[in-house]
Amino acid sequence: MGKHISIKDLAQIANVSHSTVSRALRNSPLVNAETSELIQRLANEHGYRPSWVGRSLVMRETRTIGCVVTNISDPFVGPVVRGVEAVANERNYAVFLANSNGDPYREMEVVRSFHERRVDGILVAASRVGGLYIPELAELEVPLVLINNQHSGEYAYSVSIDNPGASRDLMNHLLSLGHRRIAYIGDRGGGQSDGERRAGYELALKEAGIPLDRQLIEYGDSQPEGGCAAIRNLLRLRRRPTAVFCYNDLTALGAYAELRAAGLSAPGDISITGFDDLFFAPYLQPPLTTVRQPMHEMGRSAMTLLLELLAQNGDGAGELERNVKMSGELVVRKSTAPPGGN
Amino acid sequence: MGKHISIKDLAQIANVSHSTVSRALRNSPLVNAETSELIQRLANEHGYRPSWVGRSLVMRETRTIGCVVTNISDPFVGPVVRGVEAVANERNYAVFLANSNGDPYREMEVVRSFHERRVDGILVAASRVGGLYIPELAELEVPLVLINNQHSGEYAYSVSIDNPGASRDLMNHLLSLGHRRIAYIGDRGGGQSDGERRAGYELALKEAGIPLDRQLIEYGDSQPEGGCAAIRNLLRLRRRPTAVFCYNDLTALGAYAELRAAGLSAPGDISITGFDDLFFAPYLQPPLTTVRQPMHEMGRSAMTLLLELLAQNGDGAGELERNVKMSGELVVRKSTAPPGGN
DNA sequence: TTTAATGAATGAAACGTTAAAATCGGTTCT
DNA sequence: AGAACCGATTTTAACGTTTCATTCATTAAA
Repeated sequence: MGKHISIKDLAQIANVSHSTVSRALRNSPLVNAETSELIQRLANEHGYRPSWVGRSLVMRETRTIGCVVTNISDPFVGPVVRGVEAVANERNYAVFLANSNGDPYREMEVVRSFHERRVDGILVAASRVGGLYIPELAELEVPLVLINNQHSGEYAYSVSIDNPGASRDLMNHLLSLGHRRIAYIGDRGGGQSDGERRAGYELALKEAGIPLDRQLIEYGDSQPEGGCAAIRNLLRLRRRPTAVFCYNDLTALGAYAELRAAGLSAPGDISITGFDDLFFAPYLQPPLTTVRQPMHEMGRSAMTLLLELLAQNGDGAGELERNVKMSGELVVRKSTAPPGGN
Repeated sequence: MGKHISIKDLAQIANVSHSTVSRALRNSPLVNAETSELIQRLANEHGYRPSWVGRSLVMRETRTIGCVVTNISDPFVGPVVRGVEAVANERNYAVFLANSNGDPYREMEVVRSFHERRVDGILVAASRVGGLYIPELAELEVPLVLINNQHSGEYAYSVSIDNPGASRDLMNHLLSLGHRRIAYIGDRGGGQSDGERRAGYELALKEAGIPLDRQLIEYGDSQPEGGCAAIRNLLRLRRRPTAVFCYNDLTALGAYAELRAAGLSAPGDISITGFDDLFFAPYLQPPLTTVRQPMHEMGRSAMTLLLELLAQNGDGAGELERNVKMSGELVVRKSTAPPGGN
């Protein structure tokens, strides 16, 4: 902020009061047509741009929202934020972005910083905030929407994917191919998504009458690295799994590499599935069978929900859907095949 | 923005004037220790958070910067923004993020919107702004740093990668392996990076005494799709290239897939190189030889440069490096080998 | 002619903050 | 006794807006 021309400067130039300028610029009918035109022309000539900081103070809204993500360089997060930004932009909201790096403490710091900036609303992707922070969040009185929140809880609005359903679809696909020894590689970082996906995995096994084998459950870190390490353990088993359900595509990416390193390949030796359908999934060798998450759409929905929350402001009884569930779509590619198909 | 407790409310509660509160909160020595303590306690109890919008107005700085990117879901962009945000955060700046979608008009719209928000500085990644907008940018008087700007020009500060150098390193690697028919798949979207990489390609050929073969130059869109289409053309050639220099890793990703579709593989039939060293490069089959761009570091540098610009504010003659060049690092993996090595 | 109503513009207050200037009772110096 | 200074605080103004209340001509109605 430096030298910007203000409404008062314009007023002086046009020889009217600053309130007349204010009205003229917003096309108020309370100002004479000619005067209005003159002022508008002057404003253009001098490159006047209204200051949102001045405006915010009196209007009591900043037309700004804050968006907290774990890590913007995560290929899952990018598209979500893009969806958020798209809607925000359509409605003339500006978006503050901050990374929490998966640290709940940092996450709250960011939220506090957004609060100081007086954002109109806050969006949190993959929130780690546990019960600890809920009281503080509540007293903030800022509309809050969680995207794929990692702790279930009814204290806020949320948009998330139907993990149990998608998980079951994936398992049914594997089971119908004839797999009986199916492993699960989860995300150590935990969170709700892992819990739900694993629950779906276990439920599907149960329904198929297959006893749960503890040895077939490994944990990674939702990054390729973790996938490598996890599948390495699985390959050491005397009775190897014939299929591996990976927590997400990144885990699967690591699994792919490790599989090759062991001289094996998918789906011939082992079927592999991912979750997310990140951009690279169709280009892998073999193209990855996975569950498509409508990431962009999730971002859009979350922002739309937030806007609705903003609109119904004090009116309270708007009756908005508190927990929007979106469904994932099973995308069958070439990384899954009947067992022993080599 | 709704019901927030203000400095005046606190003043009333503590029975002092609002300016005393203001001072107390900033630990000014001009206020009595006990009073100060009392006020701080009260502030905490009531969850007081200073308003940056009020503060900005009088301080004439918002401690906010705007960051324009082409597309936040691009895996190259994420890490850059992450670097930006990391530094911003360390210094207590908040970051506005917006996507330009590669549209120069939209890019200027975003810049204007940032200007209305009175950001202290602006960062633009992969800027498309041509000569058309320079005058407007200049009169904005907001410090501006470009990251990998697509049009050369001296009107602003910039941080970018040493494309010619990296390009040459890559070519020398290929040449030293014995390749003589090397193709180039560029980025149709053009821009400076493509120009520089291609120039490096041509120069290396020239230095090696290899005549340029027009047929070996194809263009994609910097996405996997484009890589597919481009390499398809190359594979149709009666005399195929023995190596392909792809504009970036995404292009190489597409090339990989198409190569396999044709029943060929790298590096046996054709060596493939990428550029960027995106997260998936080491996990591909074969692991991709590429040039590592220090994306995170570029983001950090750009933000640091912007902060320096902000610090020297009016003082003018600070003599800062206007165009920071960072060098890429050749990362040799398994996608390159001597020709005919199959 | 006085009173009302209308159109167009101005003045003032408010939003939350900082900071310069002013106040004020109490020393201390000269 | 008066000036000068002290620490602690208050008053006031400013930042860029919006908006409510006011003013001031004109014109229309009584």
